[in-house]
Formats: sequence, C-alpha cells, structure tokens
Amino acid sequence: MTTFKYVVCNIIIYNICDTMKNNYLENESDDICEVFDVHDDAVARVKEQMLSEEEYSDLSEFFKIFGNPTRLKIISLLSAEDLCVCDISEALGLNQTTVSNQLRVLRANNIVKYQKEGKMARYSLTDEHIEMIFKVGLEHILE
Amino acid sequence: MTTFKYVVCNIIIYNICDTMKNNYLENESDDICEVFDVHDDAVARVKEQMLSEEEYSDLSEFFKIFGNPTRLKIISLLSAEDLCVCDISEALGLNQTTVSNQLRVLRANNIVKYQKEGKMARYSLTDEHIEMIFKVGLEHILE
DNA sequence: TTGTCATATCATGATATTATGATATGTTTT
DNA sequence: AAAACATATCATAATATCATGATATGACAA
Repeated sequence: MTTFKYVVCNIIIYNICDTMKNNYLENESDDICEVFDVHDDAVARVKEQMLSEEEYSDLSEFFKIFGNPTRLKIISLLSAEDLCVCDISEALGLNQTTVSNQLRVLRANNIVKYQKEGKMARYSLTDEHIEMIFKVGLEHILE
Repeated sequence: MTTFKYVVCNIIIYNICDTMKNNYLENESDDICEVFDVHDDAVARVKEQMLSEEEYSDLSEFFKIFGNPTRLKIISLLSAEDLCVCDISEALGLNQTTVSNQLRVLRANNIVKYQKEGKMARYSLTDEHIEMIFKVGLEHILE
C-alpha cells in the first residue's frame, strides 16, 4: 500500500515536472508600458497558454475548499486514517452539524468520498492529489 | 535553468513522498459510534498528528489565495513569464485597480514577488511550490 | 516644475461563506 | 413500531471577500 502511494506520487510528479519543463520560456523584453502600447509580444505569448474561463473557475472552486481551517483539519485527519462523522466532530471539538456540512462541501468537490456502513458513514480522501496539495502548501508556509 | 527546476521539483517530491510514507498507518476498527463512546483509539491516534491551530490558519489563508479565478489567472500568467501590472491587466482584460489589488494580496501571502524597474514593477512567482500546487490542482479537476 | 504614466491604496456596495440551531432521514435495537 | 442514534438538510445572522471608482504616490520627460 505504501509502495502504491509512492508509485502514484511519482507518476503525478513526472507529469508536473514535464509540464514545467515544457512551459519554461526564456524571455527578456525591456520596453516600457505605454498607454496604447503594452508589451504586446509578452502579452500575446502569455495569453496563448491560458486555460479556459471554465477551467479557472473550476480550479478556483477546488482550491477554495482548502481555504478554510475546519476543512483543512478534516483533510489532515483523513490523511492519517478513515473516520466517521462523529469521530471527526469529537477530534475537532466541533458540533456534528458543522462537520457534516463541511463534509458535504468536500464531497461535492470530490475531495472526500464515503462508504455507508449501516448508520455510519466512513469518510476518506478521494485521491493522492489532495494529500499532495496539503503537503506542498505546508512546505510553503513552513519556509 | 530547466535542469535546476527539475532538481528543485524532485527534492520537494522526495520530502512529500517520505512524509506520506511515514504517515501511513494501517488501521481497522469496527466498533460503532455511540453517544459517549466514539472510536476513542482512532480519535486519539489521529489527534496526535494534527498541526497547531496557527498552522491550520496560516495554511488556509495561503490556500484561500488560490480560490479566486482572477488570482489563479495571474498565477498562471506569471508561471509562463514575468510581467508588469499593465501587461497583466491587458492580458486579462481587467482594470488596473483590480489587478494591483490582487497582486497586493498575492504579495502579502508570499506568492509573488516584484522588482521595481523605474516606474514599472516586474512581477514573478516566489517559488516552485506555487506552480506545483497549481499543476496538481489542475490534474485533479481534469480527471 | 508641470504633465504623464505605472502602480498603489482606500472606501464601498454587492455577493459569498461561516458556524450553528432546528429539523428531517434512515438504520439499528428492543 | 417505538426509541435511540448517526448523519444530512435547511434557514439564518455574522462575517469575509470581490471588483471597482476615486484618489494618492512616485518616476520620468519636457
């Protein structure tokens, strides 16, 4: 299982590094912005590689989820092990409604999944991207 | 330069994979939540590896930045090449105030840095974490 | 030193998000 | 079927965020 995680992680990384490599453009333009004459070449180049409006919107919706301490706590709990709603409320000292609502948000954004086991719901993270983003963010703020 | 990016990227990855490996805990508990008797063992285990309140708060502030399409667009432009404020407004079709305000937010959160060149300000991303998080998020939503 | 330009800051109304109380749903136990 | 329990949904008041107009700052050119 640990090995599996490793492999998945490395596949993701490979893709990222590759994209980073391909995207790298050497460029130096020294002209100055003027009212009807911005750095046209740079602007054109840079616009070309932009995503669609919808992709930016989806992506921001996705990241918005990480922008709340409660959800981040839930994510970090679930990165250690799968838990049910009442365990999460207990661990965080938050009432069940709050946790359940945030889990709904996390579910709607494909960040956690759950498995019903009788009256219980066992929640877990959907994939490695989630833990990954969490860790990279943590590395950044700890610098 | 490309090689440098590759190396930095791989160092980051190594750390992440390592943490992921160490954090992985094999655990199966099949008891059921009851009013005064949650999965105490799981709750205890999971609480132990939590971050501090401040870390969650900082981390969520950091991620909040990615949760807005305009800022995401700016980040994606700057991941291609360094740009000045007016180029960014031009490329995004947004007024200068909006871009400048968002750049202030990005600066305050250590996501972009800038270099004054006369009356111009040339903005760039602070480090590889930023591009990395962007890419992993994109991979996730494109799945 | 006056004008122009690039950028920054401030204030604000519109909109979105938060945690939570009240309540509903659905499952197990008796 | 009634009670107990785990979870989900709804409504809401408090708070935060967004884009932008108005305005300030600071650099360069005439």
